[in-house]
Amino acid sequence: MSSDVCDISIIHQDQVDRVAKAMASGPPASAMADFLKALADPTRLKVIQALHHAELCVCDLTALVGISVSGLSHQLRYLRNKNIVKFRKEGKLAYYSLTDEHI
Amino acid sequence: MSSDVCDISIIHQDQVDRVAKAMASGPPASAMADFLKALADPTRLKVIQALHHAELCVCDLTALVGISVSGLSHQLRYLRNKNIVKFRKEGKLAYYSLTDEHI
DNA sequence: TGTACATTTGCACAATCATTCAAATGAAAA
DNA sequence: TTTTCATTTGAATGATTGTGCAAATGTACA
Repeated sequence: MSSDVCDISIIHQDQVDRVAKAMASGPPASAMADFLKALADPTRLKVIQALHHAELCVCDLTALVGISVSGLSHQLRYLRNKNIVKFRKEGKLAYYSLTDEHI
Repeated sequence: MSSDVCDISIIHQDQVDRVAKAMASGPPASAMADFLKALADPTRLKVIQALHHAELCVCDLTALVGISVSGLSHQLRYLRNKNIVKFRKEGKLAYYSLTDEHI
């Protein structure tokens, strides 16, 4: 009722095979986890929630999120690189909004 | 067109107030982020995906996730503490399953 | 031109975290 | 009882990360 693979004994080979096949057919867990990581932080989540309600400049976001301006800017770059938010520049101000509204 | 609060100048007071109110009515971002953190890791996400298909013992999960037994056990405890998975003991084996199937 | 201001960036640091190794626990089989 | 095996736990570690400070960038206004 068990076989050896790489020093670990698989107790229920049939189930493992079935589940492994099912998992392989879906999207890779690493990519999903990477995306979820963008949401799994209070600051970034607040930014996303706020932008869900309105297009906002960095200064406004600072007040809503409760963090230093530079700290926020770092997180905005992070979200930009993941294509979760986009921004538009108007004079001295940068207005941020969600790339995809349904999140 | 601006006022000072804690050394940060709020450019669009009206928008900030409106969004702040909207955000306050929803669930706290910190709690949501904390829950999302449980999913934002390849190992834990694989565990959850696997358990979505079947109830599995630690040994089986090890084969599916590709991690050491003790490493997996640590993550299982993490998920247990967050009430995302539950387990049932049968002899020497521990069978894990999802607490709430719809994730 | 120079000043003022919003935003970004580089650096540094403290804290968190995912992982492994070795030892401990607990339960069945010999 | 002793042995075997699945699982858990504790300690240690390397890596990642969220944040603030200070300096740089860029734009508008005097």
